[in-house]
Amino acid sequence: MSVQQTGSGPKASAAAPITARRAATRQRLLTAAAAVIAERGANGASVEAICEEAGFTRGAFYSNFSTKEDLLYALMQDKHQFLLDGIRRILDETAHAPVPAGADVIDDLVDKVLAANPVDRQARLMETEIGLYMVRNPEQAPVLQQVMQPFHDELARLVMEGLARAGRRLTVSTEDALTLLIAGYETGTTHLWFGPHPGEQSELDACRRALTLIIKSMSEPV
Amino acid sequence: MSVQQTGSGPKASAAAPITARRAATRQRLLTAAAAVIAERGANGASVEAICEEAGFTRGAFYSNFSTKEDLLYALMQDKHQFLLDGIRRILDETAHAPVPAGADVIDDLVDKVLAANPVDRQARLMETEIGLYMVRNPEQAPVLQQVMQPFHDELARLVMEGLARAGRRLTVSTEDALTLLIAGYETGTTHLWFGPHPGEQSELDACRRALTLIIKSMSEPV
DNA sequence: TGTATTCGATACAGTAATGTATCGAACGGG
DNA sequence: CCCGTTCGATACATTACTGTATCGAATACA
Repeated sequence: MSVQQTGSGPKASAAAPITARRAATRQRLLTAAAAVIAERGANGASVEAICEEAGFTRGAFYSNFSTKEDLLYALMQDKHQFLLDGIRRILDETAHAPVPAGADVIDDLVDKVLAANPVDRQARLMETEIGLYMVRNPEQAPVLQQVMQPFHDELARLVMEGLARAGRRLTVSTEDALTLLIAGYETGTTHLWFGPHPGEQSELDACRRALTLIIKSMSEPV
Repeated sequence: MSVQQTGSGPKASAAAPITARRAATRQRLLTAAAAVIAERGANGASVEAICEEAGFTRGAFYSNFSTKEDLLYALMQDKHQFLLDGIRRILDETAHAPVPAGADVIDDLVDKVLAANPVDRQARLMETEIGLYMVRNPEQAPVLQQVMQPFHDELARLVMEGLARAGRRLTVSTEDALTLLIAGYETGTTHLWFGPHPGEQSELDACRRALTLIIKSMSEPV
């Protein structure tokens, strides 16, 4: 995952020279936070517990993040970056490659994107937790907006590009399209709350099918 | 809502004679808890805060509940009871009444049930929070099971009865049917996280449409 | 290798929440 | 109206977490 980035939040403190050691510490803290948050919730995850999970003391934490919220935003950005990078890469790789015989372009792209973004119980729980945490602290709505806006914009751009690749165009507003996509993703993955299941593979298939269905029903051939 | 019940959890301590005063206190605590949990999350909702919201001190709390979990289970049961009672009542009332001219039986029932169960931001946030809280404490899975099983059973029974009323029968397993219904409900309501919206009414309509669609697609005329 | 600086550990004070033990007031039965 | 019981308030000890200030070790750079 590892997004190297100076500022931990939207506040982009561009001046800090980052050593490799610091970057590694930061990353270990982020990874640990994801685990602890999934397990205990964003509220229940104390800075203490996150540091323990990462094998540090709180000194390391406060040296890298100003507050827990700061870390949450960093986590979101990390995930967003990873997702966007994955989609971009897939679009690049398939730019001039022919679609596998007999396969639909959309199906193919959805498959690849989902494969590149492993969705597991921990990831899903963490996403929900962070979402709730944000929703619950509306005083930070502007900051959240600053984090989400670029993500939404870029995601929209990539979706459009994917559609163009498939020779399609949206029949609904871009905004609605994103809402639908995200809802589809969440619906298809929330069952993961309840842990790994015998039929898990097929349930991720359900997510895949839901997404392709949504994409096709909100667009039309050019 | 008010479900009067001796035990606060599945542990059914049948021996306590409940005074009206006690029942009222208990109810006020439950109502306050719903509000505080929606606002702060299940973890963030301290016993202290719940009591303050209810206008009591913690003395009242510990006199009525042994622990916060105890209260959470009571809250779930309360909601379940309310939902089931509502459905039962609607089925009873419409038992021999003719369906309004031009209306579908299923549409009619779904409308009535949703109308009887106001779904608002607070309710939805609280449901999510409690769900997460439960999921996160798997050591209590058996207790949760004890609470959920009767609810699922009775809900399934009522759904079957409603279907029979409409001259339909399930084409999927009962278990799958419940999963689909609950997923539909959650999908249709999770947007409420983000607060009241201009289009809120129409979005509850979306929930209604989703539910009728799901019901019809998982059953067939007899 | 020597040295300046960065980074993370440690110690400390302050705050919030928990659960228990006890007390006094409201309430119901007679 | 009175008395015994119930119920909720208060006070206390304890625990967990936070944030800051300081110190020592690891690291980069010459």
